[in-house]
Amino acid sequence: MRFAPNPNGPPTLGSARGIIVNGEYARMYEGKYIIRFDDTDPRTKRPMLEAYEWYLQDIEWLGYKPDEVIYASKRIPIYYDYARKLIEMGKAYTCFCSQAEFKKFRDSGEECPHRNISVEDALEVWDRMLEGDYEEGEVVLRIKTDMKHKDPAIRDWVAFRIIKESHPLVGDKFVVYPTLDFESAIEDHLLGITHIIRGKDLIDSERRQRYIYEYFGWEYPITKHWGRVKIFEFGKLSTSSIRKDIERGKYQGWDDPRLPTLMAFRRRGFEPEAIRNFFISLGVGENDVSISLKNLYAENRKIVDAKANRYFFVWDPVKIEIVDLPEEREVELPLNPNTGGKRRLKGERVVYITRDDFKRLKGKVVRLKDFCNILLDEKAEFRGFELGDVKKGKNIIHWLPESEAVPGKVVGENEAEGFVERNSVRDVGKVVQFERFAFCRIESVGEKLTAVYTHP
RNA sequence: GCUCCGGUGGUGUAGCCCGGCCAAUCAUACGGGACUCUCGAUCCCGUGACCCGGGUUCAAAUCCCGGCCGGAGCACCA
Repeated sequence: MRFAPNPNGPPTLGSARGIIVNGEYARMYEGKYIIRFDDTDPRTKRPMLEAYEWYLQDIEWLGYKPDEVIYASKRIPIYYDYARKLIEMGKAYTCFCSQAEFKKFRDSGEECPHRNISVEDALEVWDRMLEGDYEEGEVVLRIKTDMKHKDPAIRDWVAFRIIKESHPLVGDKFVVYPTLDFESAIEDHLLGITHIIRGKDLIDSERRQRYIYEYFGWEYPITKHWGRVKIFEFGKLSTSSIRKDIERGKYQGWDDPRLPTLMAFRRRGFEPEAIRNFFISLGVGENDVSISLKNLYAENRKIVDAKANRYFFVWDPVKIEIVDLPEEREVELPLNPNTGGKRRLKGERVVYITRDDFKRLKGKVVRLKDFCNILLDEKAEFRGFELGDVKKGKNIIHWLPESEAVPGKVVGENEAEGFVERNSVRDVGKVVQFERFAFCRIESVGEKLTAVYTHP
């Protein structure tokens, strides 16, 4: 199995599908798993130097260990050799048609005048191409298929073109670059790929590449194509549009928690296991799916709910004073209902609660969870330490003592600012549940604690 | 327009190849109840689907034909 991305941006949730599905099959059948960077276009889909490493990191994060990592751009001479063989076999030719000119031939099903040049002439042109004697767009190498093929998309396709632009990885070493279809056709055979699973946008690739396989007498891998995935929560986000928005300052960077990049999900504290389960449940059907992130959230919640510690986070805080509190006492609360751990808070006279609760319950008797009952107002009246009947009204709210409230904020899909419980600073880097708010990953503690919103 | 592919509850998905065991699986969502000194967690219960029309057959989600709808490709992008 293989996963073959072009590292022209950071891996996204979409990339995860390719990583996971191929990785899982390789694991299931104890096959090899190869990562191949299809980075053969230094211009239109220009690779990002950092992205190579990003892919490798995220693949590892998702739980897969590639048996091999291949960089197509470093293996271009190999493709030249096969191109030469095809020319010698009369199965490829150098073509001087412009794109528009060739389109006419393709549409009408006629052969272009260059198609039948002699092998010797084609080889000479090819060598001069490699030497850099031609300009961009002047000449390309085409694979002979069938100009009468009922699908025009298959007719004599381009295998190599001239691009005079420095490549991020290999610099100015080459001026002639293979197209994806050619590079991938050769590599899949060389690497011994037996099964290809990828998006259906590449379905025509197979039909084109089969000609090469036939000419060389190779066996084409078994293929499977999945449909498009649309995630409700993310509109049409292309790498290039995100890049622009980052430059404009709309997003902080590639790991901005609002983005569908894997680094963003990692930053939000998602479990790789959840992402894996999410894509496995999607299957490899050929129909298009549009699915909500809620499904991913549900997967993640299953894992994270059991281990996340609980803390109070009072967003949009209101300060209240329990004027007649008979005594300040330390209270014990569950840290994690599953492990039975405990945490402590000081039950004191001055506490914070969220404005929503204040407005909603003002004038009523409410329970400060695990602490005491009060008649809610800015100057609240004490109504007892025992839970009693308040339970039935379900007016149990969270709170924070003034002395243990540290300023904090949550960023990401939902943003909020207020005070967080001091106890939570020990969970930096971990996902916690802010009670009655959401799961968040505590990212940093400084003057202010910053947490990234994970999901409800 | 040409070539190809697909259409199962709100959303995904299993079943379709090799017709009957499918009054259709599982998950999620939604509704109700229980539990809990948080909850969107947990536990029960429930709602809810084979695109339409023909045909073949004792029997069709499954096979055939037509229609409708959706998608992909038709680049010197990947």
